[in-house]
Amino acid sequence: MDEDRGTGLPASFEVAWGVRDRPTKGPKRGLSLEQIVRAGVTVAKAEGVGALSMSRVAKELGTSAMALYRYVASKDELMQLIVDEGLGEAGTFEVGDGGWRTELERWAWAELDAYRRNPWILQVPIPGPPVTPRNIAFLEQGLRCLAGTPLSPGEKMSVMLTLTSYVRSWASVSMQVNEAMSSNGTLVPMDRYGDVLAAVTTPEEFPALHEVIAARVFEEEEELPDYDFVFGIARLLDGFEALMASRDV
Amino acid sequence: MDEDRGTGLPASFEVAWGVRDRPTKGPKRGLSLEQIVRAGVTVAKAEGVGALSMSRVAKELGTSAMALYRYVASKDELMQLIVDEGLGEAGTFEVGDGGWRTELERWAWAELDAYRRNPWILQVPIPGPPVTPRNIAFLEQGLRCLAGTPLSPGEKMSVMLTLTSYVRSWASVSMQVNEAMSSNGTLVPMDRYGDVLAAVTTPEEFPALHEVIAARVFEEEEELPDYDFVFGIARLLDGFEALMASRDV
DNA sequence: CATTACTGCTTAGGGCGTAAACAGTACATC
DNA sequence: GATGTACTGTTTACGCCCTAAGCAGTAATG
Repeated sequence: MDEDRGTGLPASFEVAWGVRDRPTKGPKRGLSLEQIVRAGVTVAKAEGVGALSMSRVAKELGTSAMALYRYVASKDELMQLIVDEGLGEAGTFEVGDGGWRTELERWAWAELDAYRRNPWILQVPIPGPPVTPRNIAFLEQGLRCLAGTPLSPGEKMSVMLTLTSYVRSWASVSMQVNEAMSSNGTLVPMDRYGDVLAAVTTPEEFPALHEVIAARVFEEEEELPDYDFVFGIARLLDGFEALMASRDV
Repeated sequence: MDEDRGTGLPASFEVAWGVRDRPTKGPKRGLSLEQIVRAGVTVAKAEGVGALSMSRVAKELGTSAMALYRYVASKDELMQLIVDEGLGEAGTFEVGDGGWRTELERWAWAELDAYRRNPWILQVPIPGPPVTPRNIAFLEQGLRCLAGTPLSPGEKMSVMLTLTSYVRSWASVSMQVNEAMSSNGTLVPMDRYGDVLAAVTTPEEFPALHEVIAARVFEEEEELPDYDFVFGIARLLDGFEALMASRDV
């Protein structure tokens, strides 16, 4: 279960990538990494990421918690794999031939869609640069959107970085707002948010805030409109476009 | 330690806001909420957010873990207050009179600066809309940047949302990259990242990715340049500007 | 058949958050 | 000043968590 010199990745990740042949000796395995990971996704979907524990996942499979450690070196490893599986669940994105701009926008939408289907993903902290299969496959697709453009490889990566992190953070914010509106699990339900802020601040010290409160912005019953998302994406794409224009005069 | 009908917030938050008078009865308190929160920040800075536990914070203050529960209802509450304190540490941002665009850019920089000084903040999950003092004070400053603009209150909030989430996500990404480059704590150090990806994918299936790998993009020794940050911010500001233009024809 | 590598399991240890019960303290009231 | 009362910090205890260690069973290898 430790690192394999070959790739530098944990063994479980190699299995997930399909690189690594099962040892031939001992008894047949009662489980598979994929089963375990999928069980984890099931638990996360049903009970939230907070309920994800080794014992909980094991219970889902009818085995003991320690059995999982024959497939995964630590809980953190398993978590990463679970997130990767959840991300991939949204269906595989395939680049079309609509030009980089429309394709890249589709790509951003695909990521948002994945978060919408599995919002719990957003609660799992990212430990570092992506190394899991679905994640990298998605990156590949994004890079392909930029194939015909005059950007340097480094610039392409910057574009990917900027775009995914925008999507992720927007998804995260909109998820929180939605939760606050359904008022389960949040400290302050959305329809009371304005009152709370008003109770704790003064119009003298917080004039700009009170202006917003007075306009009852927080009492609207709508979710964050997709328009805001598209708007931000479009602005970023504008920026990329300008960058390209400066490259291939 | 429960909710006070007055504000709808937990008692500890009310104390943090300065709204709530100490009960006059019992023995003098040996601690203060501020002390506790600051001790938490100290621990987080020194040993990371993972080391933050009730006992650890208590030890820092020379008391028992349970003593903290006289000031805070749960660990989650304390965490939020610790994050708020860490955010405020960056120094208070004050709006100047440089026009909304330059002021808003300064505002974004101030947030980034706060994350740079206390990167651990980025690892604490956000439980919902902000309700803590420094956070709201910072929001107030941001709203003031937009004071003279023709945006509606709702639009102003959207701008705030878009901008902060961009800053946060960019900070988060750049922090991860930096960590991966110093290669402590990360699964895959940055200078091996390209090799790892190459070992686990094929150029046939991942052509676009291999192009980036071949360009040795991941082996550069530089951190993400501030230029990329400014660039993204500028694009978003462009977008806001266009929105304003459409409002006050 | 004996060896060997691998399986899943049970047990146990240390850490966590926090509920409950307790002895001591300082103000409010008499 | 005595008493009651509300509040203090502490100790103890429970349940949950991750996971190291040791164990009996299994299937391929020699």
